[in-house]
Amino acid sequence: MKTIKDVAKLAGLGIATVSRYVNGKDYVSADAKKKIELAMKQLDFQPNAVARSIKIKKTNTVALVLPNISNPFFLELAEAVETNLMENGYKVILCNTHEDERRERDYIDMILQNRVDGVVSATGTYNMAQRFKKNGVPVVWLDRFSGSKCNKVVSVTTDNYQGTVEAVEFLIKKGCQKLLHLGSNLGTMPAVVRYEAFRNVCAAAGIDYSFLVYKMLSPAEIDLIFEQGYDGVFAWNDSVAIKFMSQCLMRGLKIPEEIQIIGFDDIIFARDIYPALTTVRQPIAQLGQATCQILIKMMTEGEGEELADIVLNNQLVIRQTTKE
Amino acid sequence: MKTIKDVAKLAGLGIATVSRYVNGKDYVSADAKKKIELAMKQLDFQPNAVARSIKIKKTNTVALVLPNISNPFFLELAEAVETNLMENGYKVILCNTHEDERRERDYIDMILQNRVDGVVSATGTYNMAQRFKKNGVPVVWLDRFSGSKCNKVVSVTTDNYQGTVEAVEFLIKKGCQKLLHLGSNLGTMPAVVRYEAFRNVCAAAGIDYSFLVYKMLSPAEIDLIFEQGYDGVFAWNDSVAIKFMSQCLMRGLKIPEEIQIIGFDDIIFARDIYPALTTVRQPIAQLGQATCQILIKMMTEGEGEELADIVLNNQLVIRQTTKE
DNA sequence: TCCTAATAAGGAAACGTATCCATAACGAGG
DNA sequence: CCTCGTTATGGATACGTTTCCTTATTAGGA
Repeated sequence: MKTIKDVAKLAGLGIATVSRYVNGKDYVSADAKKKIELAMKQLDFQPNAVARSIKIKKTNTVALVLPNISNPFFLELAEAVETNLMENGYKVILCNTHEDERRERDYIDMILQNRVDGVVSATGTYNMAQRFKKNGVPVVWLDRFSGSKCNKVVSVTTDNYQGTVEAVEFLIKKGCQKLLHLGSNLGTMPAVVRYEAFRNVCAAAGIDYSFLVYKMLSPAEIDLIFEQGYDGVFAWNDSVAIKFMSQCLMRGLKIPEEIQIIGFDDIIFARDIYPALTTVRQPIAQLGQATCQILIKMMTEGEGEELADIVLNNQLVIRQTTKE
Repeated sequence: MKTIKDVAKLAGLGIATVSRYVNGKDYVSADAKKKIELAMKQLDFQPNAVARSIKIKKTNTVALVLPNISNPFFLELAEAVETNLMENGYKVILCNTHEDERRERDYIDMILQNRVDGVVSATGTYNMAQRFKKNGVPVVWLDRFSGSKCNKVVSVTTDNYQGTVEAVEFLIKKGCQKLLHLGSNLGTMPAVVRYEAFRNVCAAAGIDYSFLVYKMLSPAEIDLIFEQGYDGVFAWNDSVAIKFMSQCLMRGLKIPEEIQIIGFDDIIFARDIYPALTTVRQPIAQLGQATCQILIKMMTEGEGEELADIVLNNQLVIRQTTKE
C-alpha cells in the first residue's frame, strides 16, 4: 500500500506538508492542497493508522469483553456499544471469553499488548480490572459487577434489585401462591442480586418459594419441577423464561391462567413469541450510551479519580404471560 | 507502559537480545533468558503489538463485517468466526454496517487504514470486495454473495437452493395446498435464491403460492394475510417464522394442524419455543471454520488465484410446526 | 597453533507517521 | 530600510519494535 512518502513525491511536496494536510491542521496553501488531493486520489492513499498510533500513542481502539454472546442480551448490548463507539471514531475489538478463564487471561494480554485506549467489560472479573488499572487502561464494567466501590472501577448497571422487586410483587399481586425462581449457577452480580430480591419479596409476603438452576436438566428432573405445582415463575433472564415457557405449553399448562411467568432483559424474542413474555426491560440503548460516554471521557480527559456508578432503572413490561 | 528498552536496561542487555527472546528465535543464552524473564516480570512488560505491526507489516487482525447483528444467525456466525480466529492468534474488529451505505463506506476506509490482514464479510457488497482486492487485502464472503465467479472473490456459503427445495417439498408432501413465502426485500443472494427455489418447487408441483415481505406490516395488513387461508408457510429465516407463528397462535390457528411453518437457519430459539420450529439448519460451526481456514491460508500463503467457492449442505430439522 | 563454525550479543537502520524546529517569502508598521 | 508576525514548507527526529550486520567468545578439528 502507498505511504505518505509516495503522495509527497507525486505531489512534489515534503512529507510534513502532506501529513499536515491529512490531519487538517497548520498551514497548507490552496495550491498544495490541490496537488495533494490529486496525488492521494491517484494512489488511493490510505493513511496508515498503525504507524500513526505508534507516534501519537493512541490507537482509537477499545476492547469489548463479553462473557458469551450467545445470550441475545449481550448481543444487543454489544451492538449498542459498538455503534456508539464507532460514531465517536473508535473501533472495537471483540473479545468473547466464553466464560473461560484461560481464554480470559489470553485476552487480557492481547488487549494490553495492543495498547487499546479503553476497555468495556461485561465479565466483571476482579483480576481483569486490577490488571488494566495497573497499566493505566481505563475500564468500565457493564451490567455485571461485583461491588465497584471496593474495587474502584467505574460501572454502568441497571437496578437489578428494584426490577426484580417489581416483577415478583407483580406476580404476587396477580395471585401467585407458590413461586419459583429460575436462576444462574454463576456467582455473578446481577444473578445474585436478583435472587436476593426475589427471596426478600417472597419472605416479606409470606409466600412459598424455591430456587432452581435451570440448565441441563434431564426430562425426569423437569417433570419433578412440574409436580410441585408452582403458579408463578420469575426467571433470571428471558432465554431461560422462554425455555421454561415451552415446557409449560408442552405439558398443556395454560399461561397465564395456570402459571404466570416473568423474565428479565426484554430481548427481541420476548415480544415476538406467543404468548408474549412479560419481562423486566433493561434499557439497553441507554446502557450502551452511558457506558461509551463515560469511557470516552476517561480516555480523553484522563481518569478522574471520582468514580462513577451509573445505575439505570428497569421497567416491568407487561405482556401476556401474566394475568391482566 | 514499559518498553523493550526498559527491560533491556534492567536486565543489563541490549534491546536486540530482549527482542530475540520475546520472539523466541535466534540465540539467547540461558543466563540472559533468566535475566530477561526477571526484568519482564518486574516491569509487567507487554510487548507493543502496534510497534511490532508496523515493523513486520502484519497486524494479526481481521475485520468482521456484518450487515446487522440483531439477527441471531449472524451473531452465532460471528461467534464461530471470532473463536476460530482467536485460536489462531488473530484479533477481530467488529464492523456492524446496519445495512447502511454510508456506514459501510466509513468502515471500508477504517479497515484499509488499519491494515488488517484480512476481511470476512457477510454483506456481499460488490464495491467493498473490489476495494479490498485493489489494495491486496484478502476477503472471504460469508453466507451472502452475489455470484462469486464473476466478482472473483472467495466465498463460503450453504446450499440455499437445496435447503429450500427440501423444505418446500416437505410442506407439499405433508399436504399443503396453498403456500406463502415470507421473504426479504433486500436483494441479497440467499434471499433471492430461496425465493427462486420456493417458486420453482411450487410451480413444478402445481401448487398455489404467494410471496410477501413480512416486515413492518400494519395489523390490518396482517389480517389480510390470514384471510387468504394459507395452510403452509416457508419463511426466509427463523426470526420471521417465529414472528409469524405468534400471529397464528394469537388468532387461534392450530400449528401444525391448520397451518404448517418452516423457517431457515435454526437459531437457538427455534428449538426453545413451543411449538418448536421445523427449520432448515445452516451448519454455522462449519461455516465459521471453513471461512477462517481459507482466510488464514490466504493471509499467510498469499492469495492463490484458484478461487474457491465452498458450499456446505443444509439440513431440514423436523420439529413441531409441521405434521408428522 | 590456527581456522572455522556455532553461539551470543549489541549497534544501527528501518517501518510510516507526527511534530519540532529552521527557513523563507511577504506584506505591514515603524 | 528594518523588524516582525503571518503563512507556508521541508528536514530531522522520535515512537517501539524487528532484523541486518558486525563483533566477540568459545569449542573443536586439522
